[in-house]
Amino acid sequence: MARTPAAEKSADRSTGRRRSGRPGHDADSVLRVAARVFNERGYDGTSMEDLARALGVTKSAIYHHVTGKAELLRRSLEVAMDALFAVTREDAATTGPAIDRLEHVMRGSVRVLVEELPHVTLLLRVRGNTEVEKRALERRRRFDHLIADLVREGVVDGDIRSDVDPAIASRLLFGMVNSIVEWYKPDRGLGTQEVADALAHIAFEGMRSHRT
Amino acid sequence: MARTPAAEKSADRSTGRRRSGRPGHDADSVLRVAARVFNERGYDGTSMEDLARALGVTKSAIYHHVTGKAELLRRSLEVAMDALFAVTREDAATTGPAIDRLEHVMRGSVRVLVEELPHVTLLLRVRGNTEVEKRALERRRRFDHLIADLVREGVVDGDIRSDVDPAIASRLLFGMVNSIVEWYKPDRGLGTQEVADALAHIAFEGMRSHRT
DNA sequence: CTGGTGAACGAACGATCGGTAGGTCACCCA
DNA sequence: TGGGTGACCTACCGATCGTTCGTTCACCAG
Repeated sequence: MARTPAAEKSADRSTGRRRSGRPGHDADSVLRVAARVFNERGYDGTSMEDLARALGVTKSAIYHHVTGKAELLRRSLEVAMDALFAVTREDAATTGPAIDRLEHVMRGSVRVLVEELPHVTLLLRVRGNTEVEKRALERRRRFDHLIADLVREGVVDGDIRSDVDPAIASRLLFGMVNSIVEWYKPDRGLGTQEVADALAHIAFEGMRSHRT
Repeated sequence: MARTPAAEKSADRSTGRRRSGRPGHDADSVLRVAARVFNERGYDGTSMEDLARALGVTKSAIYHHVTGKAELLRRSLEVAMDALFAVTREDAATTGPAIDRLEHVMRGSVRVLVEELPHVTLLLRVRGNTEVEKRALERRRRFDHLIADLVREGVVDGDIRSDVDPAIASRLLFGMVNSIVEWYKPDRGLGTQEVADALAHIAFEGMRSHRT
C-alpha cells in the first residue's frame, strides 16, 4: 500500500502558521476530500481505500484523524445543516412579511448550497439507514416545516396565491432549490446571484411571459 | 439460510394463466421488489442478502431469475427511461406551440414518475460509476437537452419570458418535477392530476398572487 | 542533536460482499 | 403416476469491506 505522488495535499490553514509535527493532512482536509469523494461515488459506494487513494495516504492513516467512516458523514451533514439553519436565524428571515422572509430563506439557501456544495449535496442524498443519517433527516424535516409555515403565512397575508396547496407548493419550491446541486459547477462563471435571481423569478412570477 | 414466512410473494401475472413448475417469483416480481429495496437502502447499500430477505428466498435463488445485481439495476433504469421517452414521442409533445409541448412533457413526466415511482427514483439517484449507470446518464442527458430546446423555442415564440437563461430555467423546471420522488406517497390520496396542476401553476404563473 | 509531536506505515482481523455449483422440491399435464 | 419444468436450497468461493495494531517517519522547539 504505497503512497502515490498524484495526491491532494492539505493546503495550509487560513492562518499561515505552520504546525509542529510531520506535515500532512489534518481532520479538516480529510473531511473536505471525503465529502467530495462521497459525492462522486456515493457514501456506500466509497470504500476507505477509495478515500485513502484520494488523500494520497494509506487507509489506516485516516483513522488517525477520525474515528471512522460514519464520523466523516456525520461531520459533513452537520456542516450543511448548521449553515442552512443559520440562514433561518438571520434578521431578514424573522422579520417582515412572510413572502419576503420566504424569498430571503430561498436566496440564502442557494448561497449556502453553493458555498458548501459538497456537504449540502451529501445531505440531500441521505436516505436514513444509519443512526447518523436519521438524525440528519430529523433536522431536515424541521427545516422543511419552517418553509411550509412561511408559505402558509404568505397565503394568509394574501401575497401568495391560494389556489395551490401550501404543503405541495413548499415542497416543489425547495425541490427546485435543492436540484441546483445536481448541475451547479462552481468553476463555470455562473454566480450565486444569477442562480438565485432566476430561481426567484420563476418561483414567484412564473415562466410565462405576459405580453402588454 | 431459511425462508421466512413474512415475505412478499409474486402476484399472478395480469393474465390469470397459471404457469407450470414450482410457484414462486419470476423475473418481473424480483425486479419490482429489487427496485423498492434499492430505493430504501440505496443501490450500493443493498446487499443480495437484503434482497433475498425481502423476497423471502435465499440469495442464490435470485440468480435463477437474473444474472446479477447489475442486471437488476439496468432493467430498472430501462423501464424508467423508456417510459419518459415515450412521453416525448406522444402527439401533444411533437406538435403545437413549444410552450404547450413543454407543459405536456412536464405533465407526462409527473404521470410517469408516479406510475413508475421506484424505477424513476432509482434513475434520478444514479451517479455514473458503473457502465450501466453511465449508459442511463447518457440517455438522461438526451432527455434534458430536449427540454432545454423546448424552453428556448418558447422564448423565441414569445411565450416564455426572456429574462431568465433558458438553460437555467429548464434545469430548475425539471429539478422541480424530479423532486416529486422525494416526497410523493402513492397511498396518500394525492393524485397525479393535483400534483401536475400545482406544478404547472407554479412553473408558468408563479406563486405570487396579483391582486385586482 | 535530542525529545515531543503529529502523521503515516505495513500487516493483519473478522465480517460481509457478489457470485457459483449441484442437488432438491413442488407444481401441471399427459 | 411419472416426466418436464421452474423455483429454490445448502454449502462454499475469492475478494473486499471497515477497522485495529504496533511501529516508523518527518518536522519543530529547546
